[in-house]
This record gives sequence, C-alpha cells and structure tokens, in this order.
Amino acid sequence: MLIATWNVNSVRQRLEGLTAWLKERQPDVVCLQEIKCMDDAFPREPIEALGYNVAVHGQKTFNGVALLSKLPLEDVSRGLIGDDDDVQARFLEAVVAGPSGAVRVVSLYLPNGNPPDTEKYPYKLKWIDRLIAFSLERLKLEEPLVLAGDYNVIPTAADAKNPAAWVNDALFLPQTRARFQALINLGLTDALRAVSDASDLYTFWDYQAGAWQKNNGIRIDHLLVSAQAADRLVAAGVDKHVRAWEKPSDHVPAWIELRN
DNA sequence: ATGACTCAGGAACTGAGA
Repeated sequence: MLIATWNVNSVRQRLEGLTAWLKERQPDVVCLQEIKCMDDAFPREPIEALGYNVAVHGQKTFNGVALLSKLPLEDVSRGLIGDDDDVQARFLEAVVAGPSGAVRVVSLYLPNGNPPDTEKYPYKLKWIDRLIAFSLERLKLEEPLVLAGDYNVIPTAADAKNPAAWVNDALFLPQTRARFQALINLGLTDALRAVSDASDLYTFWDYQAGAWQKNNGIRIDHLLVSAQAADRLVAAGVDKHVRAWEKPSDHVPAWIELRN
C-alpha cells in the first residue's frame, strides 16, 4: 500500500500537476494540504475519474486538507481534538481497509507559526501538544497509523540546506523541535529518515530567490508511523522531480510503501 | 546589498505562506 502526502498550495491551481502525478505514482492513499478552498469547490470529478474516493475538510482561502483513497474511506473525522474554538481546517482522519487490515491515516497541516513573537507561535506549539494528545489515544489501539502532512518542522540541521538561515524561524526554533521530538518519542517513526540518511532529502523549496535552482530546500513534510506500520515499511521517498514541472507547488510529494 | 514568488479575494491591493 503506497501512502503519500503533498502540500499542493491550492488544489485548483495544481489540478493538472496533481492528476499527472497520480497517474505516474499510482498511490493508494494521498494526504493533501493547503487545498485553499471550500468543500464544494474541491475538484472531485477529475480525481474520482482516476479511481479515488475523496474526503475533504475545506476552508475558504486558507488551509484545507483532503484524503484520496482507491479503497473506501471509513470513519472520516474532521478537526483535531483539544480546542473546540479552533476553526482552521488542518486535520482529517480516516480508516482505509487495506488487504491486510485497517490502516488509520491522518492528513495534517501543522501551523507555520511565524512570526514567532506573535500569537501564531503559541498556537503552533499548542497544536503540536494537541497532536501529541491525539496520538497518545490512537497509539493505544496498537494498529497501523500514519500521520502524514506538512508539519512545518525542520527536525534537525541535516534537514536544511542552510540551517543557519532558520535558527530564529518558527520551523526550527528549539521549542518547535523539542515538541516534534516529544511526538516522535511516543513511539512513532519518521519513515523517510528510517530509510535514508541523505542530507538533501528536501520536500520544500521557496518560490523566491532561486531556492529551487540552488537546491536551497528544507524537509518539513513528514510521514510518522506507528510500530505496526513501521514493521511493514518497505520503501519511502520524495518525488523531487515534480518541483521542476510547470506551475509547481513549493512542496513536493513524499510517500511510503507498506507491505500488504 | 537588496530583492527576488505564488496564491485567494476581488478588482488595487493585502495577507499569508515558510
């Protein structure tokens, strides 16, 4: 079972690239972030035509996440526990009945948090704490769990071309990395790092300043998996070439393959 | 050295992104 995540930076702007990539990569499950539209504006038809079931948690203008799956999406749940007043669409959970049993998948878009001296940063940190609380509950189920998405966290200096440029940034501040590590410490595996220690395993290149041409990237899109999923991990990768396509997102897809 | 781009909303620009 191939499970992928991709921050598309507007699903409507990216529809051509998204469908081309779906045909090429043939993922079974896809977690999308930053779809930037309401549910009824999501381009369901061209994606369903490729054999996918679609679940959407949209929002006007900002954020928005979705799940695509060739197998049915069951127990779909929108929003992250821990703050009933949070209206930002950043979290979508569902269960996919795979050939070897259920796999629980979450598409998440963790807050950016910049600038750190505003209310945006404590919102980010609290959001990670809420994700930890959620994960604690789900890990009790002892089932394959995949938390995939744009975490807006650079876990280590090896995950940035130029780490010095990020030291005061919400993506790389010590508190950010410590909380991300606390999430991992619950017993999750960073699937990309489990299969590769490459120093340029980036998933994001800024549109500005020729970042792509200089390979000035960062790794901020992650697939964290429970032990029951990690035991079935056979491959993981980043589809870097997609960044060179026409009208690219600033993020590229990352994916894992689980043994059936 | 500085700025350098792309998106939604809505009709010239702002805010957000990372």
